Amino acid sequence: MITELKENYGYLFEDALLNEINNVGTYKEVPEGFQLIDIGEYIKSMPLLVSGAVKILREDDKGDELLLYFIERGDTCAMTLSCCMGQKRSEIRAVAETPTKLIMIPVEKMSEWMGKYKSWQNFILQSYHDRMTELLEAIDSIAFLKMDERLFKYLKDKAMVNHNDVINVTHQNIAFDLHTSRVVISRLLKSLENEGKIKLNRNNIKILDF
Amino acid sequence: MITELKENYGYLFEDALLNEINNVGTYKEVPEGFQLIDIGEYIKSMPLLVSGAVKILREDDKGDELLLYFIERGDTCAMTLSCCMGQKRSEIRAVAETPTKLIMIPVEKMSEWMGKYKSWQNFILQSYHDRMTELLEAIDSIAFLKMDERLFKYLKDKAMVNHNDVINVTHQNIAFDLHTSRVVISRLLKSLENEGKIKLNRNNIKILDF
DNA sequence: TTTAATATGTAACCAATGTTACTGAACACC
DNA sequence: GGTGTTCAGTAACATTGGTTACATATTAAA
Repeated sequence: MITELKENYGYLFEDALLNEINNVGTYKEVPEGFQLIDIGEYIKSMPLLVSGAVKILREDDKGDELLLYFIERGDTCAMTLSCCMGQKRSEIRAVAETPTKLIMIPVEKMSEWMGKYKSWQNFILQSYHDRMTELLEAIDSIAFLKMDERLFKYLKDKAMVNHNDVINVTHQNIAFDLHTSRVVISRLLKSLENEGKIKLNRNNIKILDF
Repeated sequence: MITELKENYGYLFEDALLNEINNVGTYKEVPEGFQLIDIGEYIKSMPLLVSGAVKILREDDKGDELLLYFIERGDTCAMTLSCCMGQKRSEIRAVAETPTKLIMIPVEKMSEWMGKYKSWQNFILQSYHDRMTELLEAIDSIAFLKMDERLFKYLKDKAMVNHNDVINVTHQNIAFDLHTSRVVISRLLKSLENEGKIKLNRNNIKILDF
């Protein structure tokens, strides 16, 4: 584990902290689609992403979802942070977007290290800031963009975290992430294709115009 | 200042910290409508709310606004926190919703106290968590509610922070906060009135059904 | 009091999105 | 190869919200 740790967090944390993480953290690999955290759950450990990507979702009262943002390597989930602290339940769902490697830290350590390591403190505050910024970006998309713009942005974001300009997804699953219906997505995808921005195939979409 | 300070933050902070705040903080009273922070600004001090309420707004690329949430006494602005830290520009606008009293803390102190006072550290983390929760609530409203539901929720929230079931506002200003048009608001307000939920008057609206 | 500015009401129309229903194509499994 | 299932395309229609235009009411200013 120490190798992955140094590679991804070595520039952030001092050696003493890296060693502590190595001692108390558990290394975990999960497949695409694996649900890491569910809404309403108490959190017992916080994840440090080593590789892959995780998508963070919100749910409405009918159980329909909405994608908030993706987190990638070098990130942690700030939602988890606050859940840990106050023994609160998770407000969001976290699902592996790609096969993902992570290090799980027991929550007690989180606050212990806050006082002990300045670099940990900075990391946590920086994470909060980053997640806040991403929530604002999510709000911008939802409140200010039309569905066709949101869709194209979604496709580009998804291509980005998958490091691939061909994304494997069905129209129905896009509809779930964007909290709309499959028919709407099919319609808008077709018009994006007609504009020459994407190429549609069964179960995959190629982005042409970045 | 020390009186207001103890009254509002005495249960949170130890005496040593209260004294430091008293020494380096500046007490400030601002009228309704006063703009405390603008988008793109660098932040030189962070506000602790003593009384009143502040509304936090986001702006689209056409310059139209969207209300994110209100903050009240005992709160601080977590956006400010992150702006301070990284010397980043503000992502939001903060405007006094009512006449407001606040204590301004120079930003250097913020991170100094993070290491020095555990209670300050907890306060900052708790603030981040609260603001995050409020952003999620904003997303819920925007993404999951129809405009008439958003409007009624807005009216109730506004009545709440003003401690008054009669709110003084024009249809146009509601439209600005909800990022829609005056005509839409007038239409929906009229139907809320017909449902017996509110009573409309020129420049003010009375909430009947809480 | 007259005039101007602001606030609200409302109709008519348009655009965006959501819904229902049905189609055929592609694929998976037997 | 046949059959059932999943996925995508599309038409027709409903609903919500946005836009334009204009009328009237209230308040402020001259």
